[in-house]
Amino acid sequence: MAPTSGHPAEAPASAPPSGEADLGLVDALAQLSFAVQGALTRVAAAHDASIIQTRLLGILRDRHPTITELAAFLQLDKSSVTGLVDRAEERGLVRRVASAHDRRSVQVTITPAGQELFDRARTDFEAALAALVADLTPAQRRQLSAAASLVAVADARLRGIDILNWSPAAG
Amino acid sequence: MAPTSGHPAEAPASAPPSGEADLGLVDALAQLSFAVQGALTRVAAAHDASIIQTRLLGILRDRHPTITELAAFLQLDKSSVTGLVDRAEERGLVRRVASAHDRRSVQVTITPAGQELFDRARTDFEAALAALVADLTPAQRRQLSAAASLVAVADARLRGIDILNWSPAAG
DNA sequence: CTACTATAGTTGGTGTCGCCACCTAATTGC
DNA sequence: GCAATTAGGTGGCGACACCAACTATAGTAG
Repeated sequence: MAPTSGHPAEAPASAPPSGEADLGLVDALAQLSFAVQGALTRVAAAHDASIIQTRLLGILRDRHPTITELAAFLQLDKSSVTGLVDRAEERGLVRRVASAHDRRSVQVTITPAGQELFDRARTDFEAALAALVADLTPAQRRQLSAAASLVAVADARLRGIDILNWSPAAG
Repeated sequence: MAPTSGHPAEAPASAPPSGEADLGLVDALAQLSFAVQGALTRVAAAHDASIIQTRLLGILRDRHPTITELAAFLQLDKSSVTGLVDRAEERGLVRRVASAHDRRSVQVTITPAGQELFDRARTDFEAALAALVADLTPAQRRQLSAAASLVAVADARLRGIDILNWSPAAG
């Protein structure tokens, strides 16, 4: 179930006799995140990639951040990003470009092959997540999307990043 | 951003001029899942555990599934669960109990130490996730919880598991 | 009762991912 | 200039995940 129990007890104050059962915010969010991550993992694997690799490609689609910027955004150690980019570069998905202003720095860019992989995978991501929310009403889907967006934007902001207008390398 | 782009373009048909911006369902869900997983990872790490270890403990809180059942629920290979349980057992968090009916089979149970670790961690999970959704209105939180629950329950059902009444070992 | 088949779990090998501690090269700040 | 900082990479480690193969039970056919 979760890093949280998963059973209905203890969290929700009111337990509907049947039908709509709410797991409580903590379990619901945890379970949802596992479900989404599972879907993303499966889809990525079907394209011979990992979830973190495709995430990297998605970031690079319209940005060319440095290793440090990537580490900040992904919440990873710089050395983890080095390895991540190493493996992606070996597969020809991304490239390291020397920075013009700072000779220590590197800008990571996506290659056409990386673009293609990401585009193919994204189609399947859409299908997989659409299947996940198939039981929701259109209104619920809109609410979910809106709420999730708010949370994501706020979370990114906490880490000092404006998710909606993110151009670390451009700035 | 995501295994999805993360920029506002291309997905949402209508882009609000400012304020509330929706990332689109795919990006929103993906970003949300990363945010939640990140929070869970940090909290678990603060308790010297991993997200998957605490998830295991949460499952075992009121169940005593076999390795195969755990593998089905966690969507992992059986051998992955063997390793997971091995490490947890070495730390005294869980125990393997021989099954009464099937001498091949093992039932995994949580120890008092595992219980305590989970309970301590759960308090922090709640705080971390509460912080994540702090920007939402109470109504939005209720909607998010309800929608996430629906998705989680439906997803579990797809894998043949009733998340709300799960007793694999009992059945 | 004996084979054949299927199932439960483990083992061994491999690869990815994440961390930390440490290192070099370049850049900044006095 | 020269110390302190910063960008990135190395090396070593452990946790996780997979697969293929194996052991031991269990079930099923004859």
